[in-house]
Amino acid sequence: MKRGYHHGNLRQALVEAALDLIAEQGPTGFTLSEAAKAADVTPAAVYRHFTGRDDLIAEVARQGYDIFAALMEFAYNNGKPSPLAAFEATGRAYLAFARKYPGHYMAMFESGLNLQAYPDLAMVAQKARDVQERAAEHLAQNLPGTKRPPATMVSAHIWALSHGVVELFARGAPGAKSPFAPEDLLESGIGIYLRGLGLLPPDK
Amino acid sequence: MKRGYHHGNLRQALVEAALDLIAEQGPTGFTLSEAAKAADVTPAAVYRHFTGRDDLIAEVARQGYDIFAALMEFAYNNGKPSPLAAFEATGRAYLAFARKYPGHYMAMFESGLNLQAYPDLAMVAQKARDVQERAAEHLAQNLPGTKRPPATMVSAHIWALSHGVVELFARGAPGAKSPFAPEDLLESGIGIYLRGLGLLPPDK
DNA sequence: TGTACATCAGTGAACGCGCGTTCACTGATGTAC
DNA sequence: TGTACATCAGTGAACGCGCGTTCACTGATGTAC
Repeated sequence: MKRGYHHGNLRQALVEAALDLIAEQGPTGFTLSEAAKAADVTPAAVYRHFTGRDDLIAEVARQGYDIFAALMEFAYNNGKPSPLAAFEATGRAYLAFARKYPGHYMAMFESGLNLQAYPDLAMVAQKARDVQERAAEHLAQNLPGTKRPPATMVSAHIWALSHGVVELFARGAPGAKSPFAPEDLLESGIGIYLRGLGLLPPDK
Repeated sequence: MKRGYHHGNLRQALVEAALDLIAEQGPTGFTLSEAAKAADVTPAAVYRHFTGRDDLIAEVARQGYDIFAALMEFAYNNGKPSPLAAFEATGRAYLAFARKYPGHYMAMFESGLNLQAYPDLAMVAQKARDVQERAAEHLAQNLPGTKRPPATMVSAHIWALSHGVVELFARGAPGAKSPFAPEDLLESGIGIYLRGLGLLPPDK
């Protein structure tokens, strides 16, 4: 691939190089120098587009949250065809996102970067979370008031389960081999959970 | 604190220094040099007791798995007073361990070290996992055969939920503030899940 | 009890390395006239 | 259309730093006689 003195779209090229590196070596193994090299550019050139290493990672995470929020929104599909189906879809979307965008996922959840330090990042992260909370809210309305847990709690449960499945079973993780596919594990786990909420027939 | 030319118990002192550092800065932020310094010793001295940096982290993880397995065993308490109570106790034990031994926990689950490369480590890790699987097995016997999910699956669900709660809500994690205490989140999540399995009264 | 000696835990200096970041610069691009 | 010039993206050399690891060494300890 040829190019002249000017790159054309170095900023995005660096983001994509970072994505590959993060997916391969984790967010802490990622180095600015390697990203520059992968983009066929001097390390110093990075500073024309980012204030430094952390800023580059933050941009990766930002793009990740954007995609994630859109995916969740799409999965939720305004609660169609049913609140239950829509909610289940958001759970699946979480895992699908982690699978399809490992670099983004790791930058978002495993880079340890401080969300408070990047206000715009915190905002778009919140946006993604809101979708699932809305789905849980919608779902909870089907429950009799007396045994209705708060929607934020339901959302947190599903989020935690999804995240746990990803970290433990959808990676080359801590020898955590399991005889089940992560997708099946999550699907069945959510199923049992929803039955516990009284949203699915108790026997099946 | 005085000491002569010989330290006395440098090996364990290094492990404990590593624990503190890992708890503070994460397993990737941990450096051999800092651990040596914290133990009041030259970096080179470390090589009298460990083959290198990774070996030191592995030892930390090993001790962690030992404690973890013992804690799970204690929580399980041979299925007393009831399989259900014992199972719930293992779930709580997971979170309690993560809280009380953050350095160990991080070395075990967030250091990215390859379990295959340390066979003894893989063994003790498996031992810890076995306890929870046994608890799930014991529990599953109370279920009618037709709707009984495999014990390994139940165990995986609970493990994933616990791990997710720890990572997302029991750390200074990704801005993941939640209005619920991690302990409550896990407790209620497991409760709903067990109800879904038909092991708790459907309404309560 | 005293001396010689083997053992080995810890020293200190050195190494090569890749990192993030800075700086004065150069050369391509696009705009004004 | 052609020339002068401002802009600014990317260069290349250099920096200081801390890292993991090695090596020949030194000095404390414990054992044999």
